[in-house]
Amino acid sequence: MNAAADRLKQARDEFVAQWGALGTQWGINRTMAQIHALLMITPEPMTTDEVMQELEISRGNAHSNLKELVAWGLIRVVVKKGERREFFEAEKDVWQIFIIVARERKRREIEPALAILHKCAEESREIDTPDGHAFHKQMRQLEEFVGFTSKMADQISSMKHGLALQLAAKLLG
Amino acid sequence: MNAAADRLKQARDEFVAQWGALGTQWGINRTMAQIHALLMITPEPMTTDEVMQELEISRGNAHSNLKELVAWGLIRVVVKKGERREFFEAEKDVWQIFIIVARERKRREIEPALAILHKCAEESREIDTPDGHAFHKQMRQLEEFVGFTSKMADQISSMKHGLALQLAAKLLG
DNA sequence: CATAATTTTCAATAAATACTGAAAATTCAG
DNA sequence: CTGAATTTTCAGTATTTATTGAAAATTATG
Repeated sequence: MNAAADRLKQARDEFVAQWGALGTQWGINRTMAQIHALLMITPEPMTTDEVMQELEISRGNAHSNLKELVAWGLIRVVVKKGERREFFEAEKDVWQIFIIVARERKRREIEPALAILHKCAEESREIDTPDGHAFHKQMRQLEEFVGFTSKMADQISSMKHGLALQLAAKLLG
Repeated sequence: MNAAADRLKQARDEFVAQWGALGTQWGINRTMAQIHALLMITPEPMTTDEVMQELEISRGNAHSNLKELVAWGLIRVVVKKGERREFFEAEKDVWQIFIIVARERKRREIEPALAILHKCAEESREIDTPDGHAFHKQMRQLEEFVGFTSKMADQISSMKHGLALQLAAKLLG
């Protein structure tokens, strides 16, 4: 009987493929999302070669995306004794994954926006015309709001899963 | 004296250019982000030709990105009496902008993920092997968490600015 | 209606991004 | 040290995404 094994393989393959397709929407490349998906559903750490084989991708591609995922903190390198090769395993805790993604997005999307808004608000501070005032005000409003969002993200990211859950329950209740 | 006007022009141009560069990170194209930035800081509604001229882009490009922004709800068409051309103006309220972006992201990023997770969880429900159980559990956990996030996003999006502010204050306090 | 203004479409092209594969560099074991 | 295993780099290529510009379609005006 290998019906069960076959069905499982099919379900796993589908998850990896679809998650990869989604990655595009998320602003990360397909391969990175696929590798992440693959490692999330693989109990044992995998080698670069295993990843290459499973996803049918080149060594260079596997390598660079594995490194990128390590840089994000979504996967880690595992060294096995008696093994020279590096193994990779995914962070599997959903709250942890959420925090990592939230932090990275904040760093890449919110912080640069805040910097621009702050600079433009500063540069227009003393332009003493009606248009100048309007522009300055608009920049200030945006800066204030984005700064607020940034602080919120930090706050939530620093929560323990349980605490976040409590807050959420209250919000949804 | 036009020093003030010059400084303002420079600040505005910088904002548009930088916001456009940021757009790339946000998963929207540069032009769309630039047009949005331009309209956010322009008090009077603008025509397609004015946008083309200001950003030095083609008609086709201006047209399709204006339509896309209208579809998002970030800008609206304004008709002026005695004018045949369409004018466009941006939503300027920051909370409103936030909600629109949040909704769109939920629709494009969270909902498809949820659908995949649900499907994979279903398909693995009855695979009666240890590996099958592990996969199913992983899918269930992810589905639950993403579903949760989805509900939270709805909840926050439906809040009035003031209420959201209160919540945030409590969180940050 | 005719026609001029305006909007919309879309094939061709350009630009940005991702991937391959092989060579170079590094690491480790004997 | 030597050489095999492994990791890293990167020039070339492929793929995807964005933009142009001109033609077609639509819409308002006299």
